Amino acid sequence: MKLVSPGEAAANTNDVPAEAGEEFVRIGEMAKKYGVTLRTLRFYEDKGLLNPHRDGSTRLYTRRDKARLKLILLGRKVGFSLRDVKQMMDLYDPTGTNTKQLRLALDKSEKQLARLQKQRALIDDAIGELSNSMSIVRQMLSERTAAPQASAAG
Amino acid sequence: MKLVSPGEAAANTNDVPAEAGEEFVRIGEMAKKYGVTLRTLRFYEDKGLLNPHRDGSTRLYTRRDKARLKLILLGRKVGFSLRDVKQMMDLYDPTGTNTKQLRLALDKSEKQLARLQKQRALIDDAIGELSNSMSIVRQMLSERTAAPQASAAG
DNA sequence: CGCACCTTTTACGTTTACGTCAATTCTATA
DNA sequence: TATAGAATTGACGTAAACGTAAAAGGTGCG
Repeated sequence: MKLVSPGEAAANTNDVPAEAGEEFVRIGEMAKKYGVTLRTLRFYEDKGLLNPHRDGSTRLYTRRDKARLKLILLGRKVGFSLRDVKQMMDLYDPTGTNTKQLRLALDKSEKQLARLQKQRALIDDAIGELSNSMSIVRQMLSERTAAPQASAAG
Repeated sequence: MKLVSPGEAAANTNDVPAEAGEEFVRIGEMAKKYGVTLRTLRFYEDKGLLNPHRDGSTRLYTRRDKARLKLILLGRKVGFSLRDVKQMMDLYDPTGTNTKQLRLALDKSEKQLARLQKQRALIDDAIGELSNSMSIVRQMLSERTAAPQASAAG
């Protein structure tokens, strides 16, 4: 039941990376390499963001998958949803100029940048309010620990 | 079935605020006044953050509830979870100095402030990366719209 | 041969703060 | 009295990105 497709049955035996230029890596190595969990890789695949080859039922990731994963992680870092990332990646066409893809990416990026700036403003606001409240609380605490010592027993 | 508690049966007939110093407001007015939904007020009550009086089954909010709601909204604004807000409010004792409450609030606030600052750093980082990517994409787009005009028609 | 280790699929659980019906009741007013 | 406008208590739904079993298959090694 090995179902290895004739053209790409080149996977090594099993475990340790044999030599430098590995063609395929399995999910464990892939996960370690990019600091994600197995679940995450399978999840991304389930969402159509990754499409590793298979050796039977075992996933085999290539350079292409690594490049895609890097993009996913970058997208996540800048706050895109996986859905957005997928939309952008789905427009990729290796045979064209990808103008549409780039335009979409730029459009989404501008909106995301605006969101990030708004978020930053909210956070700054929150920091201000919180600092403010904290100084008030500190004031109240210092008033409570300074005076009442006279009445009660030490 | 009016079950109005003898000491506090002072609610007006029903709708429009009669005079200036209203004692009780119903949920609709309360919601409007603070820009929240009815669902939110009921939810907060369900979570033990609010405790309005009742006229039969109708909730009646007093000055005390308004003060509590203000605190909740402030807490939410600075990023506390409702659970945190509740923990802090639960320590309030109108007969004491509330030192424990203030200390807890200060402690939680310091941690929250740290979280906010970390978030801000992450956002700044994201903004940087995103701006970076955007300029690259713009560059790619300008390259695609400048040269290829020679080969194709129109 | 058996064990440890890697991998697979399936599928429910988690988190937070409500949204969104649905069915019902109450009330004041025209 | 009919109706429109509040209000009530359920109770399921939502979003996002995975976490966490569970049960089972494959395999190189000592």
